[in-house]
Amino acid sequence: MTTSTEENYLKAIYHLSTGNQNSVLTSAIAGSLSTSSASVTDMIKKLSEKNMVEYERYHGVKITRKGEKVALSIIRRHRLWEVFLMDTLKFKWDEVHDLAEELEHVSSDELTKRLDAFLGFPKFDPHGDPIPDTNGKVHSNGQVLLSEITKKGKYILSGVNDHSPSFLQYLEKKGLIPGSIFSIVEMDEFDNSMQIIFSNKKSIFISKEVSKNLLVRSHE
Amino acid sequence: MTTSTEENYLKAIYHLSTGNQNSVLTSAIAGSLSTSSASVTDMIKKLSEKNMVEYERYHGVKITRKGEKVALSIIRRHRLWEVFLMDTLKFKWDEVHDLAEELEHVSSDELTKRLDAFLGFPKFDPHGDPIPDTNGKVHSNGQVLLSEITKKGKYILSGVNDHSPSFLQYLEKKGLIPGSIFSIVEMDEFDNSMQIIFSNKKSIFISKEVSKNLLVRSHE
DNA sequence: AAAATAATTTAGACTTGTCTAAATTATTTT
DNA sequence: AAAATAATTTAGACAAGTCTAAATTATTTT
Repeated sequence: MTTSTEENYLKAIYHLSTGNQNSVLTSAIAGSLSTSSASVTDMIKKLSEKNMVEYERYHGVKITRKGEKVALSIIRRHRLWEVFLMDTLKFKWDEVHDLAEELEHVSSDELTKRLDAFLGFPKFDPHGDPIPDTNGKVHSNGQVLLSEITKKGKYILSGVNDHSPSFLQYLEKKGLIPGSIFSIVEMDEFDNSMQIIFSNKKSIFISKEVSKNLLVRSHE
Repeated sequence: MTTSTEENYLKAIYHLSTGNQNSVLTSAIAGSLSTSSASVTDMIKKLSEKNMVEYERYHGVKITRKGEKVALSIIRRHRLWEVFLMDTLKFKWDEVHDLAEELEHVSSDELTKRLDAFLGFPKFDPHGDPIPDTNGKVHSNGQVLLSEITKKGKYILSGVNDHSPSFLQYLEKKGLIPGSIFSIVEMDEFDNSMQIIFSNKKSIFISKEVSKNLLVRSHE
């Protein structure tokens, strides 16, 4: 039905869509998938014929409900496999993404269903991201990018947007793991960096580059 | 390094090699993979360049030690996933083959290693076939094709050569599952069929078509 | 041992997904 | 609002893996 490549394009378009409801630009998809714009244009035409995206030449694409459902089912599989790899096989949180990237394309709804049951119907993956349900519903848990926050206060780290091992290893070294609770001490207007403090009084600086990849929820 | 397609060819060649140490013919590979002989010739050239097989035009191929190692590592993964699917996710024995066929190509030795440990280092898959170890050694357990047996006596079903759901369902209906113990009552010289009897006195007929797909070990 | 048949390989083409370079369309600058 | 720049698409090509039809080599029959 859909090839692995198509699935990867749909995932990328879906991720680039959330937040901004504008069209997703060819160059953004190319950047996200480390491929050329020409290749993206070709694939978009194909996805458009399958009614997975709405395409207007020179003006990017919008994912359709049909395409979104495919993307969400792949994301569901991806996150369930991540839970399996960490909880069951004891991988570290920076090792699971790449493996899940392969496992997510094994096409069997029955497998996904049984994996879900075996894992105890988890609602979040090891990075704190919500696992879409069978119907493609994401139980949004009020998470916001840390970079978008304007009010000082107490927050909990609920997810990340960059799943690369290097970023995750950096976070872990700084003491930031899913569930970490911290307060914002200071926000710098100039470079958008911020200083946060953990309950153990340890305090760290966070640059804009980092905070725009951290998802948080208000705590208390 | 090796593509999924190459891996499937190597698996097929390996399986066709065991038993007869002659060359494997193009048409046999084509039959086994449901593809054309022309495609097989093309792929064989490629595998030959990678030193995975020794190829002599018009005379078939022999798998090299290098190619065999790849095949065995894929077979190892396949059988470990089958154990996982049956033991952990409670799939039935006729449902696991096709899924394992996809999962086996997820390329991570670390994943295989951890899966093996999680499953408790199983030595046989749910169909009774031995799981090759990390070094590509198969712990041959003295299993022989039932069709090759000439002595009456007591045997245990240790594996199957046809993993299709229809064949497995047929066996199950007849009462033949891995570990089944039975005695050969009679062997017909004419059509090579045989009659076997279980410990519960139930007796069934087995045609040559079936017995050449059953692996057994002598019992007691 | 030549003729007939069967198996294998080659030739040429198709599909999917990719690329670079050139052409086209949008956007920004002045 | 025309010129410069940036983004996107088209054109043409390539690699992997596949196919059918034709040509070649082996094997079997008589």
